[in-house]
Amino acid sequence: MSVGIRDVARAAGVSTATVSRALGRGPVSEALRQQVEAAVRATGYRPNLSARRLRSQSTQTIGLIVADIRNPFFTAVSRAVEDAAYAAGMRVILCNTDEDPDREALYLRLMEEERVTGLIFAPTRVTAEAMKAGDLDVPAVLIDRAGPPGAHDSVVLDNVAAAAQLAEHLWAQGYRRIGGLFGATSSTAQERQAGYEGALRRVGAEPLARVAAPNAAAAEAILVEWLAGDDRPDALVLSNGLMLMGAVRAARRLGLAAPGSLGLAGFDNEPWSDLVEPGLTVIEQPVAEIGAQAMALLFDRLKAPDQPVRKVTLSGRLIVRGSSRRA
Amino acid sequence: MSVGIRDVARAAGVSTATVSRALGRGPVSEALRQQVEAAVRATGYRPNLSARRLRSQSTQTIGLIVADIRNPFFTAVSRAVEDAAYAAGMRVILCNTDEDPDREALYLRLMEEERVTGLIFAPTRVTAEAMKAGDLDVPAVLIDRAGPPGAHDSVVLDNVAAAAQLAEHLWAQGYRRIGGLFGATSSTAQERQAGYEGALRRVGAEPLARVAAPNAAAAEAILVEWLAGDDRPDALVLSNGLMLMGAVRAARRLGLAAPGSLGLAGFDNEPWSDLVEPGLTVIEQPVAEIGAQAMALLFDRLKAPDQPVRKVTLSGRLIVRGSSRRA
DNA sequence: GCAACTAATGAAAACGTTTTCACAGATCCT
DNA sequence: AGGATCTGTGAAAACGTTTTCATTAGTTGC
Repeated sequence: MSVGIRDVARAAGVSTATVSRALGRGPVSEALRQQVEAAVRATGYRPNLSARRLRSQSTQTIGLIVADIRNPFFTAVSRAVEDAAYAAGMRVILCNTDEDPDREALYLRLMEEERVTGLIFAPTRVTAEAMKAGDLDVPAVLIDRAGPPGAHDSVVLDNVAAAAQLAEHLWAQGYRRIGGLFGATSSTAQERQAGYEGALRRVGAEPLARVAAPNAAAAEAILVEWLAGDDRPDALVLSNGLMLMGAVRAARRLGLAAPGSLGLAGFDNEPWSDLVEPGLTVIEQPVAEIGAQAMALLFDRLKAPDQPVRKVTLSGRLIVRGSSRRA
Repeated sequence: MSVGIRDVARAAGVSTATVSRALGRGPVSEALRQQVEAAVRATGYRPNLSARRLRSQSTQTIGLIVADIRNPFFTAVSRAVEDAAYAAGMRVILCNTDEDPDREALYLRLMEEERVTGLIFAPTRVTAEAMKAGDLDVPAVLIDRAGPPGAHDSVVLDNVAAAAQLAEHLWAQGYRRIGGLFGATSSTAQERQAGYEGALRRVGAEPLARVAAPNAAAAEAILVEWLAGDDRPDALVLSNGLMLMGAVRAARRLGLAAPGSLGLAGFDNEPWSDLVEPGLTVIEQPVAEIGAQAMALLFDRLKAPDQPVRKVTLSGRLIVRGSSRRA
């Protein structure tokens, strides 16, 4: 049927061991290496990776578990992870959990069965809080959302500082009733809320925070109601790119699109953030860097499994555009 | 070390064959099945998927090869593919080619080595044209871009009709010098160009088509030059979402943002398409349907390998917004 | 010149499953 | 009642590699 290493060995007049060594990095004489390579070409041999993985006990595969690849933040991070993985001769298996802890548990088990070499995981708050050191029997790096300190390597944004920066910026623009809408499922959203509240208290303002599912539709629904009420804020901090989009929609539905009528500032700079009039003021996350750093941490951990747990905190960059300007 | 099926067998007091059957779908008495399940729980056994794949000669893995997961079209399609795959107990390996034929060849070989059960592939024009029936030894479905008729199953948009619809719409709005900018690497872009040119000729207008790399930066650069010249068009058809974004940028840079000063119509409806003032007129592709149909074709092909090649053509839907309105 | 090492190679074991094969016992048909 | 057919089970082979182990030939050191 399919051509295997035995066929190559026969064609080259050597043993299977020699073929294996010639294709990998064993000690093989130059002459035989040539013969083997010729035989490989002649037979059209393709190594069977399942067999290789079984025997070598190394899958060269990394698992990537995120909430939803359609969230532009995860899209960008995953691309960076994949680039790093393929550059290192590894493959990536991607799973979407939709922020559902049950699916997280399911996929974690699947990753164990895959015997993945390493895992990159953006857990919900529920799952993250339950995670202990040595919990997973796979080396793991948490991204975007860290668990309890010391449990796992992680790479996160300085969410407190970033959210504070947004709130302070809106305050400096002259807004005085600055509301905030934050995601319900991630530790990241909690940290952003804390940063927002701290900044407002520091300037003597009252925080007005609400919580919603971290998607555009939920944010829009809540905000349409909130912004129509008497206690409506004159500016908003949004906890991620999807919720910021929901806020823009809500503002337009209520006729609050004019600059200054509702200040908006949020997270995630996207290719279209400057095209939405009058431009969205956002914290830009270093998405490529997050993915690359996660892979770097993972590789370090594989090399030195017992080194102390590391947490890499990256800073966001405030990009001021028209949505936070005051009339 | 790690617990294997032998350990489970010993704990349950049965043979490994019985454990395998109890976990799969072999004929096992209810009593033994219970014992095995208890033993699995007691030992914390996780089947080794590499071993399973090797022995069963079935990887339950599908390969997904696209240009760039950050292109929102591919993001959405890939999510649909993954949902269908995991629902069927399969895994997905994703590869980004960046429209590079060399990387396409590399990843195709990789997929063969993985012994993927099936392949979903969006090839560049170069690669697609070179593909023959029986070329790949893996069942494959081409998406977005089809190869030579009869070579492989495929699911594509009716690009000719969709592009014609855009051109006709702009004509009906009163635009008379309707330009077009199309991608250079995909058969899809060629078909869209043909549809655009056909529609214009039908109404007696002269097509003004140009070609560029299918990304926002390249489109913007070309258009800034084109729109500044004497022969500038008064409306544009753009060949995909990224190029449409480039067109919006170019128009703004040249002060052509006012409604009616430059009509714009393109492909790919995205969550923010209505937020970019005055709203982008686009052909919406049924992205989820494309992914789901591709998986359906693939499963059918796996069940009946010798059935005739099928091509599923889906229709786009014109969404008219402000960008194509005339002053 | 001979022991001791080194390098290259092949035979065979090993990786952890599923599947084949054989067999024992139960059930069925005339 | 006696073969034929089914059902559940275990022993062992098989999947296609890599790796261990032994062996040979070649080199070095004294």
